[in-house]
Amino acid sequence: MEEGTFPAPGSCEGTDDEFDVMHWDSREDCEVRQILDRVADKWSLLVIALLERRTLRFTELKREIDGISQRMLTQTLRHLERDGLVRRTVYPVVPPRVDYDLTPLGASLHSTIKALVTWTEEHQREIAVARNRYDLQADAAPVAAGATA
Amino acid sequence: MEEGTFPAPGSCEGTDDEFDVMHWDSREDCEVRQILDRVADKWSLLVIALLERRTLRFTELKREIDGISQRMLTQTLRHLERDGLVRRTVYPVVPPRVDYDLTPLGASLHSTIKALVTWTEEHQREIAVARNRYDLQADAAPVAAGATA
DNA sequence: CAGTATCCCTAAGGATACTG
DNA sequence: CAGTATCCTTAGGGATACTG
Repeated sequence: MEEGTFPAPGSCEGTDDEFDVMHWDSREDCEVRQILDRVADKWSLLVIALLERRTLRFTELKREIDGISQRMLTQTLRHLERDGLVRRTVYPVVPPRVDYDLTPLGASLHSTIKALVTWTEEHQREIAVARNRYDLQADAAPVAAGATA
Repeated sequence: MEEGTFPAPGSCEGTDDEFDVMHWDSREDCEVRQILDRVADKWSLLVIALLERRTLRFTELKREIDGISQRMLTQTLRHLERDGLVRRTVYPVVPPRVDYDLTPLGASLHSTIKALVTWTEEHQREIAVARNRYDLQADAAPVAAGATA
């Protein structure tokens, strides 16, 4: 086991609700920031997305997620399990069988993540266009850019 | 400039829409995966959140986001600008002034990101509880866990 | 099958110094 | 002020080998 998990919780929940959102940005060690990082993690996103409505075994997840190593998959699953987002069920059979599925908490996160994915899918064209424009003008204009008023 | 930006675009947009979502997970070099990574990035999240409804200057952003280095802030802003999410406005004044704000595209992403942040805020208690439970039982049970049916 | 343990290497990213 | 350039450390994460 490696696992360097935070010894200092550093709570910053009930600071003040003057700003409905936007207060979570200051404290670096803030718990919300930390959870956000975990949840917005590359592999976590994929795992949660895949576990919607279907239970998957370790190998199935590994097969589905192109490019993930078993090391990262294990680590990601452990994190998600620890956070109560994913349930791990071990069957004590002779060829080991372990099932993974979303907890209600994980399922509630899923819709949010799906929204993010959907946004990305819907706007990938625009982003591609923006990138092309940016790259071209950056290439063409080594000096003088922006509001040349 | 460092910037290692992908020479191979690797499109995977119009593959098939049998699965409304859930097809974006396989191709590792998929553009959606790449955009998702950028958008779900730790610092990007914070920058976009902060730029809601207010225009900020470089130093203001740096001050607001605790723990970010100028290197990372610059890099993040450049990426977001390139993706068409953030607009950068340079005023050719003697003490340089550069303003950052969201483009319409960036603004459209903001609501999605806000949803993610809100989810995190709303469920941080549950996650904390889950973590405690996990840590305690993992500590207490070095052997035999899960469905001991 | 479902992991754990090790090794190892790349790249993310902080600190610092310099510039238009 | 708003960066850029350089250095350097750390840790994220792949590859491989071993185990219950």
